Amino acid sequence: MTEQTGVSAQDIVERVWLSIAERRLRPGVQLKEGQLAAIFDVSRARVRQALAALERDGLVTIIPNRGAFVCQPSVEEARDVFFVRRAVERCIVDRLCKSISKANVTRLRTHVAKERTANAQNITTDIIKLSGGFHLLLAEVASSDFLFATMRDLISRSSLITAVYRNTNRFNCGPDEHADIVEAIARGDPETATKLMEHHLEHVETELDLSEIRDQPHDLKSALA
Amino acid sequence: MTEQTGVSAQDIVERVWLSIAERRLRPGVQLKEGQLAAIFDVSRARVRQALAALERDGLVTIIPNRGAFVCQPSVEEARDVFFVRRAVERCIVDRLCKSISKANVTRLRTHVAKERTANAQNITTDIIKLSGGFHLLLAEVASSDFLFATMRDLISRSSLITAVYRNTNRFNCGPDEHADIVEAIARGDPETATKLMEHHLEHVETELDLSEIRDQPHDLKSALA
DNA sequence: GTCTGCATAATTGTAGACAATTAATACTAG
DNA sequence: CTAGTATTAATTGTCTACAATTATGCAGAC
Repeated sequence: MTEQTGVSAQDIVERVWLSIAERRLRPGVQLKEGQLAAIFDVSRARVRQALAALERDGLVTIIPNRGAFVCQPSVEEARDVFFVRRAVERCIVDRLCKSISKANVTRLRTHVAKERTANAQNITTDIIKLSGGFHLLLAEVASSDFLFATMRDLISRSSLITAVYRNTNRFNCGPDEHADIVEAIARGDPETATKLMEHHLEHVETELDLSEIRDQPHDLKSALA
Repeated sequence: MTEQTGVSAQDIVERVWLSIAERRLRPGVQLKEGQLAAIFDVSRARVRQALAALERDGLVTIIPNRGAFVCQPSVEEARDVFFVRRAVERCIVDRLCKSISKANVTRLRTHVAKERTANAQNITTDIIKLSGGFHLLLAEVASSDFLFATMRDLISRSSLITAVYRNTNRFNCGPDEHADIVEAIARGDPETATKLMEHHLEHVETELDLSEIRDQPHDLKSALA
C-alpha cells in the first residue's frame, strides 16, 4: 500500500527546507514549478503555494516571470540576521532568567539531551533540526506565538546562511554551549546567561567562511530524494 | 478617462492595510474573497495572493475553509511585538550612533520635518504613514534589506495593535520624540539615543488601553473607499 | 569566428470552472 | 414553543486550460 495521502504544501516546504539545510540544494538552483509538481505528484498550484511560503521564509527568491531560485544570502544579510538574533535572543534569555517554571527548565534540559544523542550517533538530519529547535524552544517557553514565529523566521534564515557559508564539517550550535545557557537560566543568572548567549551566537557566526560563494547547479530530483 | 491600470495584489494589500490602520476596518471583520474581487474588479486568485500577504504581515488571520478575518491581536501579542521592537530598535540606534553618514542624518531630519507638517495640517493618512516610516527609515539607513524587512513587519503589526488598543485620539510616535532621537544620533551619543528610543517605545505602549476589545462588523465597501 | 535577429520551445502568470466545506434556513417532531 | 434535522445557499479550495513572458537554438551577415 503506497502512502496515497495527498502531499500538502507544507510537506513540500519542509522537504525543500531540509534539502537546502543539508546542502543538497545549492544556492542559485532554479526550482521549476513543473519539475516540482512532477516530483511530488501534485498540481502546480500547490507548488506555487509552497514556493510563496519558502520566499516568505527567505529561503528562495522569486523573480517575476523568471521563477524561483534558492537564495544566495549576501554577507551583509548574513551579518544582519545574526545582528537581529543577538538583539532578540539576548532579551529572551534575560526574560527567562527572571521567570521560568520548573517544568520549562525540564523541557530545555530534555531537549539538550536529545541534541547530545543525535550528535553522538551523528544523524545529520536530527542534528540540524534539533540545534535550531533549541533556539525555537527558548522562544516558545519565553512567551507566546509571536516571539515563536519571529524566531522561526530567524532560525530558518540562519540555516540557509550556515548551509552556504559553513566551512567546517561540524554543524553549528553544539549541545555543550546550549547546556551552559540552560543551566545559567535555571539558576536565574541573567548576567551569565546573556553573555553566554551572545558568545554562542558570535561563535556560530565567526565559524562561517564569508569569502566565497560557488554555485553549482545539479540534479534537482536526486537532491530531494 | 478612468485609470484602467490593473490593480496588483500589492495595491490591495496597501488599501486594506491603510483601512485597518485608520480604524475603518475593525478587527473580526471577515474579508470575503468574492466581495474584495468585486470591489477591486480583479480575479479571486489575485485577492487570495493579497490575503496571503496580509496574513504574513499579521494583519489578517486565515482560518481554513472559513475565510480571512482582520486580526484581533491579543494583549500578550501586543506586548511581545513591543518587546521585540525594543530589543531590535535599541540596537539599531546604537549602531547608527557609531557610524552614520551626513547624508543620512539629513534624510532623517527631512523626514521628521515632513512629520511635523503632517501633524500641523492634521492629515491622518500622512501622519500614520510617516510616523511608522520614521522607524522604517532608521532601519534603512542602518543596514540592508533584511533589517528593513524585519522592521517593516514589526511596524505593520504595531499599526494594527495601535488601531485596536489606542484610546486617545492622537496617534502615536509624535515628531518631537523622533527629533530628539535623531539629534542624539547626529552627535553620536549612544547612551542618550538608546535611552530615548526605549522611552519612546515604552511611551507608545503605555498609551494603549489594554482592557477591552469591541468588534463591530460594518460595511466593507465604504471602509475601503 | 562572433554577433545580431528571428523562430521555436519552455516556463511562469492568470482566469475561470468545478468540487468540497461550512453557514443559514426551513421544517418536523416532541 | 423549542430542539433537532434535513435542505439550501454561500463561501472557500483546487484543478485545468489558456495567455503572456522569457529562454533557447539556428541562420545569416559582418
